[in-house]
Amino acid sequence: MPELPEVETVRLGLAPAMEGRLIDSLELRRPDLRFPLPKGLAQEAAGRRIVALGRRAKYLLIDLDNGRTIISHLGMSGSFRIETEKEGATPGIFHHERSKDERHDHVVFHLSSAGEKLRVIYNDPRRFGFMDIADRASLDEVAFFKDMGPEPTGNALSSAYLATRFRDKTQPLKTALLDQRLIAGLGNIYVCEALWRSQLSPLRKARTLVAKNGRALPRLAELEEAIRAVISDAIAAGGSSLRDHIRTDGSLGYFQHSFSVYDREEAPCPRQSCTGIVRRIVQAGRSTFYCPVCQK
DNA sequence: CCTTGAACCTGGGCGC
DNA sequence: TGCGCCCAGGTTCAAG
Repeated sequence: MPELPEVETVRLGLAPAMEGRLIDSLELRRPDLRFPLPKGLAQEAAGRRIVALGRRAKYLLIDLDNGRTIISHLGMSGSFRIETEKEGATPGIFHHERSKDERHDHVVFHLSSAGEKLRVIYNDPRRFGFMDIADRASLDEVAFFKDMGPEPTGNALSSAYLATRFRDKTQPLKTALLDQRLIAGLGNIYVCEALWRSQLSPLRKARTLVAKNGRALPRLAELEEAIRAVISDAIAAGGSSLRDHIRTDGSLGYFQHSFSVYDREEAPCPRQSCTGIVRRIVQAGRSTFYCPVCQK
């Protein structure tokens, strides 16, 4: 479920296992994910120390001690899990539950710290994910990030900013908000949820939230607040579910969330005293869930 | 520029 | 038990 909040939760879960550790080796079990893995990635990572884990939108950033950063995107089905050496067991035997299909373990970070070894494994059945490596100092110029919009919870997102971007847009709100060049990190679920929270129809044209003089209308300010709230609530929920998930199977990337409209076709609208029924429509090839009664 | 649709992959769920 | 079909959290490219 990797939209921004899920990637942030993955980052928080991986940080204690990865930060400060030495990469003994990076094992690439196939030459490509969605794209070919960069030539020399394994050689470049081996022997480096991980200094920090970061995130930009839905991208996980693994900072190495040589000024390089491994860029990892989980696509639709990517996840990480951590395997530790079992206490008192034969060295080299790693404890984990075999809940993931190991055919799809594509990249393995072999890590160590003070003799203690562990593995961080990237699993991705659909292989829509990808990895790359770039200079940390010029990350903003790499193709992935070059035209990317602001983070949905950061200071750069404001109703004034959205007004400038929505002003001439005839696109429906749903597709506009999925555009990573406008806001980076929203995906199908949280766009549906933010529109429901702000009682805006996903079909409404983006420019109808901007006044003739180019200023944000009040409803655009409400949308901006809803986006912020939906994302920060989801990050908080991910953080609270993290402990349980690590304890059960060591995997990071999929979490239980409950949504107001997403994947709730035919359910009653959860808004107090709203009589609507959640509908599913298709916009730009993606499912949109919304309440036709309270979202206008 | 704008928009939609297909493509990339595998797996799960459902109807028959 | 199996087969065929539809669907899925993202991104990118081609075509209209």
